Order: sequence, then C-alpha cells, then structure tokens
Amino acid sequence: MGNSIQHLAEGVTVVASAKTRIEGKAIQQLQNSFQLPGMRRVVGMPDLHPGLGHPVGAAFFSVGRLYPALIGNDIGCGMSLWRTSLDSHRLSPDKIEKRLGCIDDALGEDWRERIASLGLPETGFESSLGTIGGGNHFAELQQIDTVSCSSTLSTLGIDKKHLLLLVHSGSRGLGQKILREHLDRFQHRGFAEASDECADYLDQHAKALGFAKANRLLIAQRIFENLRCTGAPVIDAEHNFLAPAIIAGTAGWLHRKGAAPADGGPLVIPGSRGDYSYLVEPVPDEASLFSVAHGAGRKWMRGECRDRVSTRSSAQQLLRTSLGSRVVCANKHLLFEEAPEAYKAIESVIESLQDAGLIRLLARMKPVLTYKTGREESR
DNA sequence: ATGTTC
Repeated sequence: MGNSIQHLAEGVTVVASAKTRIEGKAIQQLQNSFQLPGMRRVVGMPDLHPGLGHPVGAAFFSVGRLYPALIGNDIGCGMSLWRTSLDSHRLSPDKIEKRLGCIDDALGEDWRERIASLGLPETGFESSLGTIGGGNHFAELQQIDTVSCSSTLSTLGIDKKHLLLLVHSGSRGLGQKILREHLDRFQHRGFAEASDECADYLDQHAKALGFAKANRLLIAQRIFENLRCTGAPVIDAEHNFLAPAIIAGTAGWLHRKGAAPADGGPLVIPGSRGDYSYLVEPVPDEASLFSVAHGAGRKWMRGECRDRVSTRSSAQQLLRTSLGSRVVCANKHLLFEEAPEAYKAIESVIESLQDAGLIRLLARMKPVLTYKTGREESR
C-alpha cells in the first residue's frame, strides 16, 4: 500500500504505480502549472497525459487566484451512467446498432418542449444539445461483468441483468467560447478571486456545467427513444470543473482537469472502447485533492495514431474489439485516434488508485457497443 | 476539445 504515491517536490504529487508509464512532458506540464501564482498544491492522476499547455488528468489547488486555462475548453465535461430497461442477457447487438441509427444531427422539433422544460439559459449553442461531439466523447452500452460489492450496486439500483449506458460528453461549443473569450482578455494570467472577471467567469462556468449535464441527459433520452426502452440515472459526474475547497485549513479553489471528484459518491472510470470500465467508490482524501483519475489516459498522441494503429489493424477490424464489442465510428480519423491501442490499459490506472487507497471497487463493466459518430467526415 | 474551413 502507498507505493503509488510519488511526491516529486513540495506540493507536487503523482498517483501512479511503477507500472503506470507517464510521459515526461506531462510531468513537466504539471510542474509548470505548480509555478502559477497562488498555486499551493497539484496532484497528477495515473491517467496524467500532456494537454495544451497544462496537463490532463490532474487536480490543482490555488488560493486567491483562479485559472480558467486549467479547466480547459470543455467546461463541465463528464460521465453519466444510466440503467436501461433492456435485459443484458437477451441482447442482440445487431438490433441495438440498427435501432440506434445516427444520432449526430441536432434534435428535431419534437424535442422542443422537453428541452424547454430543462430551463436552460439561452446560449446560442442549443443545436448542439443531444449530440455527443468529437474527440474522446462517446456513448457506450455496457453490461456488468464482475460484481465486487453487490450491496452498493443494489443501492444504486443496478445489477447484471441491466444493460447500462455510459455517456461521456460536455459543453461543446459553449465551453470553448467561454475559454476563448477569457484567454483573449487575460491570456494565462488567470484572475484574482475578488474581481468582476472572476464573478463573470464563475457565472459562465455554472452555465456550461448546466449545459453539459443537460446534454448528457438529452443524449441518453435520445438513445432510450431510439432503442425503444426507458432509462434511469445512476451517476452523473463532471471531470473538468472548478469548485471551492478547503485544503490544509485554507479556503481556495480546486481546478479539476480530467480528474473526477472523490467526495461525491460512486464514479465510473472508463477504459478505452476496447477495455473494461470500473464502477468505484472513491475515498475522499485531502492528499489527492479529493480527486481520482477520469479514465485510462492517452498513450499515443492523436497525430501519430493513424500510422501506429494501421500497421496492426485495418479500419474494418477496428469496428470490433478484443472484448467482442462493436464500434460505430464512420469517421476514419476518429476510428484510429480513439483505438484501444492509443490508450493505456485501464487496469494499471485502477491498480494505482487502489494501491494509493483512493478507491474501492464496486463492479467491472464490459462494452457492448461504443457509439462515436455515424458521419464519415466531421472534420 | 471545437457550428473550425484554404
């Protein structure tokens, strides 16, 4: 126990076992982020990887100043888990794929009332609601493969017979607009806690969180409608967001970028589309800034995936995974960029968190079908 | 990551 917690310097910690390889560039970015004025403590998770200036898979605690660039453009991005009324023991992947169809277009007129009932403020990005987006976003049907804690599962209202839906999406163009407008004005300097800029950003940030959560709900509802089933929410947790926190007795701001909160109940930590996902009970721990990993973490940069992946697998082969699941991804770029080989094995991430005493396993899920996009070209 | 666009 405890071998997975590495203190690199005063205030800079990485949670990763010896087996979990983390790129030097990501560590460098983490250390650079720690140098920001007011930054008190940073923690890299086992899925830490390089991002745009700042790393992904980390939590940052600052006092007196806030840094929107640390949250990134996809403010409010997160994972929501849903229980469907479909029986996982009697499923036909063919039928599911056919019924699901393409869910990339904006929701139609028949959704107007349901969207209005959510009471979202106007943002100008309404046409993105109910759509998954690109990058690492997905919707995945899963079934429970191994149960570690049946009592917690029953509290959550799920068991092996339920086909589950995991939705990973965020605030789409809205979060991007908020970050861009902020960076245009303040670059990477951030701002003081007691400032008009801060109040303005926090207001926009709250809108983006609401938009992203509504987006995951609408994606799920759309999928239930297409699959002709019903569904119920089990978990919804963001991994890109800002929250007030008290660390070591001092009030400040916790920035999470690709890090899930450990103080809000059970979480899903998903592997790549060809790997298992884990349902876990996080253990709140100040030393890890009340955070855990949000997924497997990239191993290969997007740009190098096409060459590296295509030497092993054809595009056709990538539509099926080694766990027997299928993949809906008509976009060739995404098909290669999001290949299971481009990600770390989820087991090493889970083992690192377990070894650090940060999670308790509840169940392991295996993918049935991962939906990315039905469109050939989204770029 | 992204209503991006020569």
